[in-house]
Amino acid sequence: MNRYVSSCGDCTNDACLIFRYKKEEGLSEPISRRRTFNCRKGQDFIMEGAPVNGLYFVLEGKVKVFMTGFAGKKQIIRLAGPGEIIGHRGFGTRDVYQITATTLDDAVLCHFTSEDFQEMLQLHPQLTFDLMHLYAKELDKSETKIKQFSQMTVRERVIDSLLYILRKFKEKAGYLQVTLSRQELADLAGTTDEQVTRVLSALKKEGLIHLSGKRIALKQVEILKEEISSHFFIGS
DNA sequence: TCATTAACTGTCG
DNA sequence: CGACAGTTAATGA
Repeated sequence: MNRYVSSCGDCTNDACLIFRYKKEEGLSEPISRRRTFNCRKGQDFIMEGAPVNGLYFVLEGKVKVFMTGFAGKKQIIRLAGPGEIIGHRGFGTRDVYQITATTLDDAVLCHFTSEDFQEMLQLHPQLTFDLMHLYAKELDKSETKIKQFSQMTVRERVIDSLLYILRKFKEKAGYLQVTLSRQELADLAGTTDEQVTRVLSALKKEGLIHLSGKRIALKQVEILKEEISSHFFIGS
C-alpha cells in the first residue's frame, strides 16, 4: 500500500489489460500521462451523473460498482480487484457515468483520460481487440445474470453472491477476503439487509457457512454450488 | 464512556 | 418476500 508506481513499465500487475502492451511503441507517451493515486476506504472515485473523464484501473485494493435506483435502492453491478478496469462502459458512448464506484479497502488506482486511452487504442489494434473481447465477455455474463436473477429465490441469490465473492477475491484463513456489510450483500443479491441476515443465519444453522462478525467462511462450497446449479445452463 | 449505526428478530400485508 | 418496528450488538468519537 501507498507505493507509487511511476510508470507502467515498473508495474508488476499482469492482470491489467495494458500490462502486455506497456513497452509497445508509442504507448509510453499516453502511459506517462496516466495518474496513479491512493484512495482511502469508502471513497467514491466515480459518481453517477458526473461527466465521463476517462477510465480507471485498480492497481491495489477492492472496489464496488453500483447503480442507484429511484427509492435510493442500490444494485451492485460488480466487484473489482487488482487489474480490473472501471468506467469503461461510459468510454466513448456516454457523457456522464451511469455508475458509482466506491473503494472497499484502501486502494491504489490508475486513471487514464479518455483522450489518452483513445490514442492508445488507435495506435494498437491488438489492445482494441482485447478491450472488445472484454466487453463481449461482460455482456455475456450480464445477460446470463439477468436471466438467472429473475428465476432465483432470495436464498439462492445470496448464495450466488457469496460464491461470486469467493470466485473474485478468494479466501484467507477460511474467510472471504472482503467483508461486506449486510446492506452491501443485499445490494449485491438484490434484496434487503433483513433477508440477508436471515439467509446467513439459516446457512449457519445448516452448517454450510460460519459467521464471525462481518466475516464469512464458506464451509461447504460444493453443497452451496449444488443448491444454485439448477439455474445454470437452462433456457436458450 | 456515550451516541450513532449496523445487525438481528418478529410480525404483518 | 418486502416493509416496519423493536431490540441488541458493534463501532467510533
